[in-house]
Amino acid sequence: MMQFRAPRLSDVAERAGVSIAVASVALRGGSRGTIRVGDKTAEKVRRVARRMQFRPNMAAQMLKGRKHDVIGVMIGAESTAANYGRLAAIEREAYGRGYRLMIGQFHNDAAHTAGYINDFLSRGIGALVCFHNPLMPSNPEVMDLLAQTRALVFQTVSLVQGACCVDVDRAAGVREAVTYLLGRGRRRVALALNAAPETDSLMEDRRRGYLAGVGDPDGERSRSLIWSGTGEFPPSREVLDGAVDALVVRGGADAIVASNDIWAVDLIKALRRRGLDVPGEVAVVGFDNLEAGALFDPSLTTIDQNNVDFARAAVDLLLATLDGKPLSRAERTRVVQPKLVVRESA
Amino acid sequence: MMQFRAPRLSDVAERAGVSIAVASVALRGGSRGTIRVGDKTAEKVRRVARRMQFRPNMAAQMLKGRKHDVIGVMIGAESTAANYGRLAAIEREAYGRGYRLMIGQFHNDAAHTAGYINDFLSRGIGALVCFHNPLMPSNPEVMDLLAQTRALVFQTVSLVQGACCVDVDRAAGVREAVTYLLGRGRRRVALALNAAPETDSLMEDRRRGYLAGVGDPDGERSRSLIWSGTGEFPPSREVLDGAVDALVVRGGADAIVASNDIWAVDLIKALRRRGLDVPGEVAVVGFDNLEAGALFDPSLTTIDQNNVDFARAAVDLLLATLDGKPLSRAERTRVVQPKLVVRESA
DNA sequence: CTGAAAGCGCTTACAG
DNA sequence: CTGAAAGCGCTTACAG
Repeated sequence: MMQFRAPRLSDVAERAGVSIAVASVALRGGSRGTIRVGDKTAEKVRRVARRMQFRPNMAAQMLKGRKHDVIGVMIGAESTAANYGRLAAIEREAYGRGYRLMIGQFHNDAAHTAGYINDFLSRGIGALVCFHNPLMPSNPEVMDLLAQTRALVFQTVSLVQGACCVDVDRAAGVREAVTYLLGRGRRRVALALNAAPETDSLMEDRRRGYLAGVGDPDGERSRSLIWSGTGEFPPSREVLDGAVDALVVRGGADAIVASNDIWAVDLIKALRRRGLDVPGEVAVVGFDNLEAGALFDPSLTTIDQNNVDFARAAVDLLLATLDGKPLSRAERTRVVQPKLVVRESA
Repeated sequence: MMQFRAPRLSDVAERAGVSIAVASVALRGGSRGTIRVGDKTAEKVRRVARRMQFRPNMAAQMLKGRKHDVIGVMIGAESTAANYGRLAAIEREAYGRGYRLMIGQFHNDAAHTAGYINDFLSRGIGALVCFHNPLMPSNPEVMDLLAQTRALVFQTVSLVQGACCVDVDRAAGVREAVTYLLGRGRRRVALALNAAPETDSLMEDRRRGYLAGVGDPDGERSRSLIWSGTGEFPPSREVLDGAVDALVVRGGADAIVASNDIWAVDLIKALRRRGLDVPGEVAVVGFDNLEAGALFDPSLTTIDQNNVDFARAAVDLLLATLDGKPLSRAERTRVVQPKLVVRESA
């Protein structure tokens, strides 16, 4: 905690008995411009720098045009553990490529959110990942600021013209779950959506994957096996009981794929209230693979969003854009394949 | 995504028809040094700056001695949702005080961890919060670097001479849980520790709170109601069954306070395996208040670590230290009061 | 290799 | 208020 003046490059140069220019070049290895530093000189400079605990002043390097190695991440202030899991994955990926993460939050107040993005831009942070809820109302000022970042990646859907986007193939995930359930001998696999697919594209993706899985492309046969709520989240007890009535009691389902893990867990409770055994009488599959999934009783079979691939794709897109690589419309979107995680509930 | 040259202060000054010095002062309000800017002039400069979307270059401001408004947070690479919840709380608190967060991770490799801290220091980030596992082996190089940060806050226990620390009053939390259980008519409240209190001070804290709660200061009467594991985490089925045998079957407990939520959930499963109803025959209380706590069946009564107060205390200490305020030994440690969250399991 | 110098974009005394 | 200048700590041409 001692207060001391940080050593400067000129201090190192002086002690090493070389010019500032040579010290600068020696510390970053190789040769720059017309300056070529011999091995023994370079080694000496580095030794002195180490002994003095020299750390280059990044503000000065920045001012001279050093490329910025910080990625900004904007996450919703109301974010749940699921988003932080994704954040951690991005940290790992960014770290591996020599990048740091600075986090910001979308606050309810657009002015505050704008303040954050302005702050990033002021720092010269040109790369931003937005954990932006696709259903969140978008403020024009915020959108304008986002459009000014050099590299921008959204999750699920891009909200800015020309920006990149990483999405999870929800349809494939649900399809995999359905196929798995049928392969395990379930005869009537149902789908519980927390909102109507007609108005919520994330739900429509699940419906599409479901219909592909049960081999009913036009959805004629599956009508009684697809239930959708009104978007209320988390669902009330009445809504859950209603879903169980519709799908299991009346629809005869012996398996349910839920919109997410919370729905899955709540459906399991509702099934038990009806005296139904999980997974004996009805299997349940979630979506998200929450960290707590393994702790539930029964532990949750679920679709993992594959944060590792998500992070890799997001950082790939960011760095490609920063490099100035021109990306086609198709290249700007990356789709990550989720993976079924089998536990006890199905 | 347009590539453009960011406007500089001199551009703003030129367009507004004032000197650079006046522009600089006008944008930051009031008057600095000998320069005093009139209201109408200041307003004009600000208007021009806004129209040009001027954003001061922070690297340049930094170089001129602007105080840094970034707090670094080091978290374990193996961090769970619990730590990220705390991180989010710190973000909120820091944001409210005009500070940003940059996150780094402790990696297994000490060299990598050192790289991160060096990076923070190089950026001039003098404030660091360390989510450092108190049982994690401490590398001398890492410790040395940590000691060089101007303001340093650890969780649970400080690992650096003179650094600050925010701790949660585990004893008070457990005591509150015990008191609550006794007040609800439980007669034999037990304590399940995942490691021996003799070797793990975090467990000893719980034991102390427990003994205070049951009014058995020297622990004579409670011997059969305290069980401790060998530190294995998460616990195996055999270990859990053993704990239930010891505390409930042989010890006659009708309530158990667990070391954390995961243990609590696993104990509930073990109790059920023995045919015991929770909370009917045995009540169970956790510790941590995991986000998923409300989803378990029965939902978990638990001790919340109070991240809001934790974050406030951590940022308080950081900013006080940055201000150069001399803190006494006592002032350097802040203890946060946890809160019992009552749900169904007890 | 050296040494002296320019310049990144600001802030801040300084003389008018 | 203005205008010119110094300087934060670097990097990088430039002339030897």
